[in-house]
Amino acid sequence: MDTRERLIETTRELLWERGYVGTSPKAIQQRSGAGQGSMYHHFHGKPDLALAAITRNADELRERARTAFDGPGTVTDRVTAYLRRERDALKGCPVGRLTQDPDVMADPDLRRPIEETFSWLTATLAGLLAQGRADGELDPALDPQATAAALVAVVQGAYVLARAAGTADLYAQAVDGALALIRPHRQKENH
Amino acid sequence: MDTRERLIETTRELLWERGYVGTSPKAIQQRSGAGQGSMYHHFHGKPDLALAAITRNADELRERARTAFDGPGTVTDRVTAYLRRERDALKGCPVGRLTQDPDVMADPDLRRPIEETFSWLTATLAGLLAQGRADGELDPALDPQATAAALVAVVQGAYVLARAAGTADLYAQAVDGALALIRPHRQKENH
DNA sequence: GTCTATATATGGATAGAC
DNA sequence: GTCTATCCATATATAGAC
Repeated sequence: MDTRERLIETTRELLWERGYVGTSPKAIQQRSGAGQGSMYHHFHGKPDLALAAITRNADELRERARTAFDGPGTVTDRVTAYLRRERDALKGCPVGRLTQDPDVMADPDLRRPIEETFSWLTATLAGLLAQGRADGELDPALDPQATAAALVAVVQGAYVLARAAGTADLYAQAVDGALALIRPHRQKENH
Repeated sequence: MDTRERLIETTRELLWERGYVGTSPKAIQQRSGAGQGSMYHHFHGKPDLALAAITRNADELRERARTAFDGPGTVTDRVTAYLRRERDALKGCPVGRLTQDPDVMADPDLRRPIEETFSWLTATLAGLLAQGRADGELDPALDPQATAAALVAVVQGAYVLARAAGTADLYAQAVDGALALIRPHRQKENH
């Protein structure tokens, strides 16, 4: 891996662990093993490097979500796969955590990938839920857009609960609680 | 309001807006109008002052949640009141946002109020849901603890969606999506 | 209690040699 | 492409006068 690549990967990690405000150029240089001069040769400065790292984090999140959404099984199966996907619950979401970062939100360039990620995510999930409803698998009264927003929110919030409690169990609990609510309620159906 | 009080209130605001890592003693002094010497007279340093501010944020959150939970109406009404309570969705949760702050999570004293707030919140909400289930108002199959975790997570995640999108509408959408899922499904009941 | 002076380290970057 | 030197502002205090 060349220096430029190492700088991006290191910045991805540090943004995930400490956010943008909490990540200094010096910390990036030390962890990546790149010198001061190298960093400023490859990137114009902290925002420029951060943009590369954020974009990559966003792309990867999208790719992994797509894998779950396009997986096998019913709509419920695929939504379940997405919510239960292997996650490092205590580390939080590398994209979602940046919404708390004042300097990221204040910079339109840095902010754009975050905004696009969540709008793509809810829209895609809404499409999937609409399909499940059309197939008769899900409650006909279910609002795909609002439910998708609720499910994406549950994932983001589940990270918060897990971090607050210091255990990944809370992530699983919140997600399972949500899944139980959308799963077909067999005991209530008329048969 | 005396100087000490102004320091705490100003720190509350800044922690909410910029987090712990993003808040400097100098910024606190300038916004509160207190001098360097005053701040270090009243508090031992940034962590000490932050602890006072975080504790107060946590106490206030708890108080407001209690008001909604103890309000009038059915369990569903009270949960709805809690989720829809007047909130500045774009500012986020003053307590939840601190879970993203590495220096807060690394300090057991600063972290404790966050942890206690969320454990109290989910436990209290779980109690309320259990009561609704016992009263026959909610689905008997509903798991109070997991559902409570899911609902608290929805609130935290709804802030993330709202901030990512730049509009409070997303908060309302996520919360409404969740409420629709727990509300009694009349069209499915056998009458 | 509040003010000013002072101190060390870090943040974030530029300049120019190699 | 990488390294070292240098730069100014800020972060986070402590000391001591008033």
